[in-house]
Order: sequence, then structure tokens, then C-alpha cells
Amino acid sequence: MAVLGALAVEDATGYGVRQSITETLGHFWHESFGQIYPTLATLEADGLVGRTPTGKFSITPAGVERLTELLSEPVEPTRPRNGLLLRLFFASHLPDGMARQLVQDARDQARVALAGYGAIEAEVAAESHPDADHWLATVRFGIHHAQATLDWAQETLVRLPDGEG
Amino acid sequence: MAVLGALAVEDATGYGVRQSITETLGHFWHESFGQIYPTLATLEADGLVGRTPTGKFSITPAGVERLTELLSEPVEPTRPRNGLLLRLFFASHLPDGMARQLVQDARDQARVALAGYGAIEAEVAAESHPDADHWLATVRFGIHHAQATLDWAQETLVRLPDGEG
DNA sequence: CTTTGCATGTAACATGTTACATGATTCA
DNA sequence: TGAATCATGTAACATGTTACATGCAAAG
Repeated sequence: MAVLGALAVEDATGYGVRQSITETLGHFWHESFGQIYPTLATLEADGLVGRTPTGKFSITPAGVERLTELLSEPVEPTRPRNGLLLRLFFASHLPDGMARQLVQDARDQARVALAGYGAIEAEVAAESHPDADHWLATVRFGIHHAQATLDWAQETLVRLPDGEG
Repeated sequence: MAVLGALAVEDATGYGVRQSITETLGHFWHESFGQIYPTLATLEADGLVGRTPTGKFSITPAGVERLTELLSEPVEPTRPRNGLLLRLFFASHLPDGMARQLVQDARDQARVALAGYGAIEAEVAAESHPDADHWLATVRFGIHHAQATLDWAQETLVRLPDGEG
């Protein structure tokens, strides 16, 4: 889905697909290197992607159809694995002060993320691409959640007694 | 880490460990069935857990030490896989109205989650367990993020033109 | 002329899920 | 007595990551 989607936006080499996924979808999706090339090979064999004269991969009409099909499948719920919350839950077994440190780190990361999203938001808004509305929606999701983490961290730092485990 | 942590809270059978993880840690952690039993076997072989006379697993002093060690390891960043945002990003290839539907579904789920968290929050606050502060912090995280999803969904529904792909 | 980035791929490894198999106990 | 829940485990399968191997091109 991610590979076909990336190619639906623009033609690219396998390397380029990976860059698109890392840079553009990076905030909400990832694909490892070892999956992209085999996937492209399969897609090509199935006639869902072809090659341009310059050697780039290019999505075919059948590929576009398949993409729509894939996107229409129900969203499968993600299984959570939040290492921060797991540690916080068992914080009584953590060395003194470490729980607090973890929350501070999360706060700092949220601040950085927030700044990054702000830049992307401005960029997308300026571009006026036909898909800008949807792209903006994904960025706004990131902003809301980064802000939530920031608010939570600040609230939690007030609530957790200083120097506590 | 999750299995040792669960046993640090109370003795349990393998089945019970799974229940603890599903019910108590469920909002931020999961372990599949096929992992818990092999893990328990390894932990027992390593002397990190033992058995009570009633057959339940019980964490040993060495196990507690190991738990602290594990919890002290750096939080490894999770690789994102957000099916909702992926679909939204490529929404121009989605059938008409489906993007809107996805956001509405997310909003409804966030509302349900929020109500659930509220109940848990009240419950934890009432218990006055020594770890209540930390447990509350994890619940508050869920509340902040569910609220973020709710706010985002409402904002997005206003921004996305009606009946749009 | 050498380092960085572009480009392609594979194979070994690690992780994680599902389905199956089995049986005891409890409750209606 | 039959269904649901408790309880334990394994084996096949699916998924996903890392390290390795290779080579070209551009920039400094």
C-alpha cells in the first residue's frame, strides 16, 4: 500500500521510494529496506508497476486500481507497545529519579516534534497541491498528538514528587 | 519486561499473566499468547521466577533485580504504522466519502476510549495503592491522546469538504 | 582520489501470531 | 450435560530487520 501510494504520487527508483516513505510518510509509516525491493519486484511481476525509459518505477492503471482496493480495506488496529508507559507503570522498580527523567525526555522530544510539524504545516499550506487538504490533516494529527504528549508531560512532572523513583 | 513486571505486582498463572497484560497494560502494551509461556519457561530456568505451593508463578529476588535492569534500558523508539493516516494521505485514491468516514470512525473510537479511561482514572484514584501516582500517569497519557484524536477529528471533519474522497 | 550519496539486491536472523492440541473446572 | 472459562503448551507460519555484497556517479 505504501509503495504503490508513493509511486502514485510520482515515479521513483526503489531508492527513491524508500526516501519518499522515510521523508514524507515517516511520521506515521515506515518500511524497512529489505521489504521495498522484494515488494517492487512482486508488483512489477503482477503488472501493477512498470518502468519508465529512465529506469524509474511507475504505477500502471491496474496498479492505481489495486491501490484503491488496498486503501479501502479496513484499518487494522495497531497493537500498542509503548516502552515509556510500560516503564512508568512499573516505576517503583526503577532507580530513583529515572521515571522523572523519562517524562522529561518525552517532553523534550515532543517539543522538537512540534517544531518540526509546524515547519511541515507551513510548507504544505504554501504549496497548494490538490491533495494539500489531506496532507494537512495528517500533519495536524501529528501536531495534536505532540501537543498532547507535551501537556501530559508537564502535568505529570508537577504530579510526580521530585526525586521520586 | 512485561511478564516480570506483571509478576512483580502479584503472583499469577501463565493464564493470569496474560490477563494482567491484556487488562491492565492493555492500553499501552500487548503480548501474544505464544510468547508468554515460552518466556515464563525461560524465566523459570534462569531462576528469575519460581512457583508458589498453589502452582502460581512468583518473582524471585533475582527476578526483581533483572526487572530493574530491564526497565533501566533505554526506551527504543517505536516504528510508526498508522493505517488511518496512510489512507488519509492517499485519500485522493479512496472512494468518495470514505476519508470522511475514516475520520468519523476515529472520532467515535476516541469517544469510547475517553469514557473508558475516565472510569479507570476514577478507579485508580479511589484505590490509593502506593503506585497509584504512576498508574494514574499512564491513564492520563491515554486521556490526553484520546482527547487529541477527538479534537483532531472534529477539526478535520470541518476542514474536509462534505462528500469528498 | 576519496568520500558521500545513489542504487540494487539477498540471506540470515529475530520476532511475533495463529491455529492446533489437550484437559480440568465451574456454572447454568 | 453442555457451555464457558481456566489452564498449558507447541509448531507452523508470517512478518520484519540487519548485515552483507556490489557497483556507479558526483562533489570536494
